[in-house]
Amino acid sequence: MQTDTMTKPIQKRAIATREKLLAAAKALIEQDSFEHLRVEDVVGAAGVAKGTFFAHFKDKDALLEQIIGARLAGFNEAMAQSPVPENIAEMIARMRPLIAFSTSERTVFDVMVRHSGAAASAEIGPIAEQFDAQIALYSRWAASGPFRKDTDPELLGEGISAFLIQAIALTFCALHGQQALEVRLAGYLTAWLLPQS
Amino acid sequence: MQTDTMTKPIQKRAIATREKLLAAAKALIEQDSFEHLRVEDVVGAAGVAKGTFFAHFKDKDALLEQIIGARLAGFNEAMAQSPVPENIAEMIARMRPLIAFSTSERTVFDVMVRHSGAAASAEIGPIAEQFDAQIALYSRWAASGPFRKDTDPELLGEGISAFLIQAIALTFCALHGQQALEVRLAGYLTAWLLPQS
DNA sequence: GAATAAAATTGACCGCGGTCATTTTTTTGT
DNA sequence: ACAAAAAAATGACCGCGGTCAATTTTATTC
Repeated sequence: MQTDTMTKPIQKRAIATREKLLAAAKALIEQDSFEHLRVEDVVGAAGVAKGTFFAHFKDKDALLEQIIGARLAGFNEAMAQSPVPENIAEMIARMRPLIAFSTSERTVFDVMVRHSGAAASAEIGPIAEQFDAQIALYSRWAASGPFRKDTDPELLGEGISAFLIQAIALTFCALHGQQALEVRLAGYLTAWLLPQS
Repeated sequence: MQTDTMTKPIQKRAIATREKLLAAAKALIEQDSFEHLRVEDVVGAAGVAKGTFFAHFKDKDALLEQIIGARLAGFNEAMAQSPVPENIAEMIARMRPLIAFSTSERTVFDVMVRHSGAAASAEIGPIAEQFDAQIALYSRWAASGPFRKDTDPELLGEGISAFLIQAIALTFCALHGQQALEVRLAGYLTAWLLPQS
């Protein structure tokens, strides 16, 4: 029928509008929070009609996915550029910004888990993409350093991700704070990554 | 001020209404699905006004939490009564009904993760309660059988839970089916529970 | 058993996400 | 340069979760 790149012509006006919506949303989130973000406020700040929003984003979640995915990409890049951790404490130190963001708001974490698995192979979302990138990075970390060598690094990477999510999820339990999170995560990763004694 | 049991008198009419709401909701879910459940349909089937619903349940999620929590309790009981698994294949076989339910609908899984961490220690919800019970059960499983002895069983139990959630989450990725889930979970649990070779 | 207080129920109403037929703007063909 | 087609934007409208002042039912007191 048609090639991939010519499926639908897009006018520059449209991408400008999309940028306005994203910028307005980011500003509102910075002023207040993800939780209190309203589509009506976004379109108001962007100076467009409500219907326009949904011509650019399938739903409100799709907007949040873009914004949160971009943030995750930033953390991933920083982690990828910092030196490979030589022990578990260093590993957790590298993750600290990511953890801080993930625990900053319940809404953020909810959106993240909701989109962590890809919807489909062809149409993989930005958050799922960053989760994949994270696992690849963790796999590289696990493959070097003083960690166990009896298991496929890819599998170890997936495990690190699973434990990170588990530790974060328990944070939203009123009892456990950020301090407890790192201690807990250290316990998981020690048992998961270190050779058995 | 007052004892725990006398904080507020409850009439039997009220608990009857609550039962009607729960029964109506369960029937509607059985006929259709969790996803399509509407509060208006529930109150219609129960023969009460909309406001009554929210006098009995904080929000729609609270109703789902009750129903899903009860289902989880059933699975937990069955698992607790069946013999302790002697290897990972048996362990996964024990989990099969729980897995089937958790993957039956996206909505079910979403509600589960959303409530898996307790909201507060005093006011622990039914789903969080069942997660705790599950982890306790997994800990007992991990403590016996051919599994690693170098790590606190409680920690191993938490890990089993984390891997189960991770495996289920990846199921909702279009590519991976139920078959792939069990294979994936077996890989996680082998690396997590077995002594390193 | 009438009066009073408390508990339970009611339904009109609101907030907000999402839809869609219609209108406005841009591109394309000749 | 004009007309026809495609793309983008519009805003009235809907669905559904959730609220609350008002009403009805039940328990209590004399």
